[in-house]
Amino acid sequence: MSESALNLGDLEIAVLEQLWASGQMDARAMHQRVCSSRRISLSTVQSALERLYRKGLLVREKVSHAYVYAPRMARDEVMARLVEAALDRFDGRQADGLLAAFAGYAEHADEVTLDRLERLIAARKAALSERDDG
Amino acid sequence: MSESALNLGDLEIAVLEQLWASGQMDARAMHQRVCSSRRISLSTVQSALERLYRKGLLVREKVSHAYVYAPRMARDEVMARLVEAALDRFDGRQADGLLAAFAGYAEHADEVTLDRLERLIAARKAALSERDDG
DNA sequence: ATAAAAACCGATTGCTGATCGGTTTTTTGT
DNA sequence: ACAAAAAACCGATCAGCAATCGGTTTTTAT
Repeated sequence: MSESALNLGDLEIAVLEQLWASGQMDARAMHQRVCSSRRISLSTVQSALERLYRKGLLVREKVSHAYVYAPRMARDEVMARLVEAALDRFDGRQADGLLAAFAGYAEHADEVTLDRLERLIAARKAALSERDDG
Repeated sequence: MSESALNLGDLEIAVLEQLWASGQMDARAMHQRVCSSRRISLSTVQSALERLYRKGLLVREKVSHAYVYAPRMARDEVMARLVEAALDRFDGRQADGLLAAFAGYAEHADEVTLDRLERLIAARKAALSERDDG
């Protein structure tokens, strides 16, 4: 097994979004941010932060008495891991699924995105042929 | 909410894989296939099939007395939906996440996959410019 | 020392997938 | 037509996990 069985709840994602937007925060500050949209106690926010910490998605540092939490990885990387986790439960390699996902998405992709993707592919191809030659 | 909150358990995926491999099957046949790797009763398999049916992932037809189940969509499409479901819980559009997933994946992709991807992009670009011209 | 703030702990709730056995319905073979 | 077999159907349990909270302990700052 690839063991990467990542899963996130709604509150966890909301909390992550706040951290990605602001860099770092303690539980109290986080509570301020999220309690407008969710009627939630401080404890609940603490639990969510703790869960994310245990999942390896946050780092924390004790500043005076309170933990200050910060994202351990970029938003994009978490998204990528989520995709990976969703896909690697299937037999075989995940190329097909990822391709299919992109195919569906590509129907709405703009040119900038397509260009970025093309560059990504070109880079990979270059890396491949370089290894073949070397 | 995009409402597309698709989620699948392990048995459900195993069952789907069998159906994608064989096209169609009734509960008894499915039980035969999966009970080698999983020590499971017929009822359990029936439940999984029923759940997948209610989730809209299978179609079924009563052949004599038994339901014969078949996939409602291709393996790739289910994978694509899973990716979509994983990503659309985040703020904003999902371009970044999908691109990031590709970036990670592309590092291990072979040339065939890259070629397919390139064709996908070319097709999309063609569609775009055609619309611009028209 | 004392009060406030935070961590920490444990408990509850709700949802969902996996699992099963028993009951009812339907089919089929004689 | 009837009995046996097969399947659907029903409801129940269990486990894991996110969300939720209040109470207790620990730590800090005045």
